[in-house]
Amino acid sequence: MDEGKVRDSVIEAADALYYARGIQAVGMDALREASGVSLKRLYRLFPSKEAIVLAVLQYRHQLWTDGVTTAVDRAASPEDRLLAVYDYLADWFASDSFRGCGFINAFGELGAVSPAVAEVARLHKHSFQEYLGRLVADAGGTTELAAQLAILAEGAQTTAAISGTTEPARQARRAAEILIASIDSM
Amino acid sequence: MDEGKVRDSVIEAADALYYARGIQAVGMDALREASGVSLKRLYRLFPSKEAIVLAVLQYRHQLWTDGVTTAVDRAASPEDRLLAVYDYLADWFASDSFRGCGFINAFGELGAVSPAVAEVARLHKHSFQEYLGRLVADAGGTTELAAQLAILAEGAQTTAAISGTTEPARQARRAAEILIASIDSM
DNA sequence: ATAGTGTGAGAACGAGCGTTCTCTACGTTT
DNA sequence: AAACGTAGAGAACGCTCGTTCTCACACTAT
Repeated sequence: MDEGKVRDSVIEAADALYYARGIQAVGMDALREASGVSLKRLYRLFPSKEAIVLAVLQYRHQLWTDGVTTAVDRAASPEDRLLAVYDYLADWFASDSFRGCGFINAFGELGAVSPAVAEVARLHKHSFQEYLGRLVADAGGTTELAAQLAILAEGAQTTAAISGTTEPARQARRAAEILIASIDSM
Repeated sequence: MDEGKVRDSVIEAADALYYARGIQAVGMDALREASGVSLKRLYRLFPSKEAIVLAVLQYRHQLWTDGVTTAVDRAASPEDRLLAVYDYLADWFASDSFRGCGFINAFGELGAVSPAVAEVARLHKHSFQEYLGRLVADAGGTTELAAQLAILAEGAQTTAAISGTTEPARQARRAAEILIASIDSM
């Protein structure tokens, strides 16, 4: 089979396992069984487990970015585009595989021990903040508002993950509405 | 030496190691070396590593609760008491050992594999939300506002940890000010 | 048809984990 | 002084991890 397709299917299988159980809890043998790719081939596709972890994080970054941008692009006004982020979160939280932000989880698990993982998490969050910054600018808001909306999104993710409820998405959304509305009184 | 004191010193040593490096990255041998307590005695004090982890999380919960309440109790007005939470976060973020919320980190690392760890994290966050609920009630706010202030605090912690900056504490504080001010227009 | 190349399955390896056991040495008791 | 109980140091155990190696087998090229 085509190398690239096999590689992608390995990444998808690894992503599902790592996200569901934690990275260190999933051994290479479990990944071999889930992906149907022999250990030999796994190590021809990737030099090490850490390389797989990084590839999975890149894949997850792409999934997140695509999901958020398509949700945002369905909304018309600058304000609704900002709030669409929280609607996307609500949908995500409701999926039964939801277990928090994969980057926060990976950072908590490996950030102290793997500088590469810490850096990828940093870049992921930074890219989200930059994206929010553009949306906020379109709505006439400041960089500070963008940072605050990002903090609300982060907090909603961890709160939803740990509490096991979806409500934080809507609470964050309504908080965002208030912050956005306060643009005009500035 | 007194059993209880040894136990406490083990918990303190374990807390420092687990928080700095991650739980799974710290073996029992590293804990023996750091605490100066023999493996035999460690296993007389605790039945397993997981028991140590849970004891550490309880200890950290107490540290957090004490820190927040003393910071809050220094403030006078109900609004200032709410905002004191974010000042406490700012101080915490500035400490050079800061590496995010230990409960979020533990949840990301072990939540999927250890129901006990997941439950302790849930209880910790729930207790903070209840505490905030009481402070918000004193300020005339709703349960929803308490949840939103909690989300801001959670988001500030993860954002500060991953970005390595302290700014999220102040951004969350200013967002909290706006949300609190909007009580009056309700 | 046959020599050669590459594959997959899984055994093997060394390291490190959590946990237990051995053994030595010391303190206490009679 | 002698017998005993206890403690500490760390070796040992069984397991699992990430990674590599073996080996039988299929496919290709001449």
